[in-house]
Amino acid sequence: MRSYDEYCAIAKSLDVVGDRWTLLIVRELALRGGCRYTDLRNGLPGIASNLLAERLRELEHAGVIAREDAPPPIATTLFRLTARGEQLRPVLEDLIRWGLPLMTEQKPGDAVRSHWLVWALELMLTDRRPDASPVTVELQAGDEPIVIETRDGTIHTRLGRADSADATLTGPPRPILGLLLGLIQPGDAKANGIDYQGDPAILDRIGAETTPPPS
Amino acid sequence: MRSYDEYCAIAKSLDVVGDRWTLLIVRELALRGGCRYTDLRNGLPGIASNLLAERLRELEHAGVIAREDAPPPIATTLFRLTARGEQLRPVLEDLIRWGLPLMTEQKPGDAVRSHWLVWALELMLTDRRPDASPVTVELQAGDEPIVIETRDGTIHTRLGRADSADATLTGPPRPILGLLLGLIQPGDAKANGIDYQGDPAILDRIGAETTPPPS
DNA sequence: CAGCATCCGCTTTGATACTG
DNA sequence: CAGTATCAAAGCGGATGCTG
Repeated sequence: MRSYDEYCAIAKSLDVVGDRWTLLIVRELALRGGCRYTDLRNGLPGIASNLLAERLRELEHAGVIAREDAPPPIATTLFRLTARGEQLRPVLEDLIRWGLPLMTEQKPGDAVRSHWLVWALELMLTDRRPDASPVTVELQAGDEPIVIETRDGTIHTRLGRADSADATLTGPPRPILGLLLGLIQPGDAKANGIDYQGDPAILDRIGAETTPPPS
Repeated sequence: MRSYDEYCAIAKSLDVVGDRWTLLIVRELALRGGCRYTDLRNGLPGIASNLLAERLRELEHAGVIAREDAPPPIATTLFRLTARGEQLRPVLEDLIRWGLPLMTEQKPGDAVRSHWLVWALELMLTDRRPDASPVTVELQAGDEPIVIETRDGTIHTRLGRADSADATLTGPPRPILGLLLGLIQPGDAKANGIDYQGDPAILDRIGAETTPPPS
């Protein structure tokens, strides 16, 4: 990107991460840890190969990411956030919070990756009964299953399957998010294509921290 | 900007504010409140006129800003952040924090506006002796004077002049910032073109919250 | 003067194909 | 797997002109 040529901290930041695709590359590395070129490509549907290569070069030069030769049995290059790159997490978290109300619209062509939803769910959900015994919910909403767990009264989310889920939600991502956010009533869940297995009371316990305004 | 077409809160946010210049327009409105087209133009040196008009249209359509007809004696249009736009402040604050270490380099062609520095100073400075009587420092560093004041143990900054400053710093922006951040020793201030009037002990009292790593 | 719209050359991006 | 190469299309920057 061409520099803004301003002596301003915001402009200087955007000189580094303001390019198209750049923050989404940081997102991928923040969510998934070390990634191969191919992993990044899969997590950034639509990016041109030359652009990905160029952005990675620029980010490395700026000290945001580092290249790393994986240990012998793997024999590939891994891209990883540096300490400086990790410090971009607050920016990404604020963008998630700001973007959540926009998740009520899902365009037909929108790509879906479960790992994009994991961070958002952890930021927005809260355990309304922190002293009760922990619960586990499994979501089947994207390309991979997601687990929501309560631990010490706080919510933790991760990709993967649960050993024993207290509830399982299966369906398209948008209604599932709407149900968890309280925008869809549990009674309307089935009408929105959601299959619910388990104790319905869990939905009351795990809910949105602050109900987002209806746009 | 072309949509990323991803069902991801970060991508949805960037679909709205990821365009070139867009976040800097929000910065101007966040820092200065209601602005005329001409004010925005002055605060965004280098932006093409058609781009500013186009971005303003997009931001209005996205509900981030609103147009407002100023009261009769002024007879002009004011652009203002909506409540939704105000919620972008955390994003801008994180970008300021992340970009601060980059302020150690000031390219020769970099434009300087005092109001860009005001927010950064408020975020990074702290009053190390909150119980002592309040102090006022005036900076003559950019196109407008800046006032730094302690109030109830917290730092407040604003554009303007102080009625009675306990100290006044005059000089180029970068060394002044370096002095306040502790990257330049008070003894080296004069060698960096800084003129200091007042009690030098104030520099010990008002300092950087966390010393940024030397790049 | 404030608030744009138009035109044009240049740069960046997107889509695809190809390579060590 | 991890990129380069190529080229058309879109976006941007700078200048200028128009309208209330």
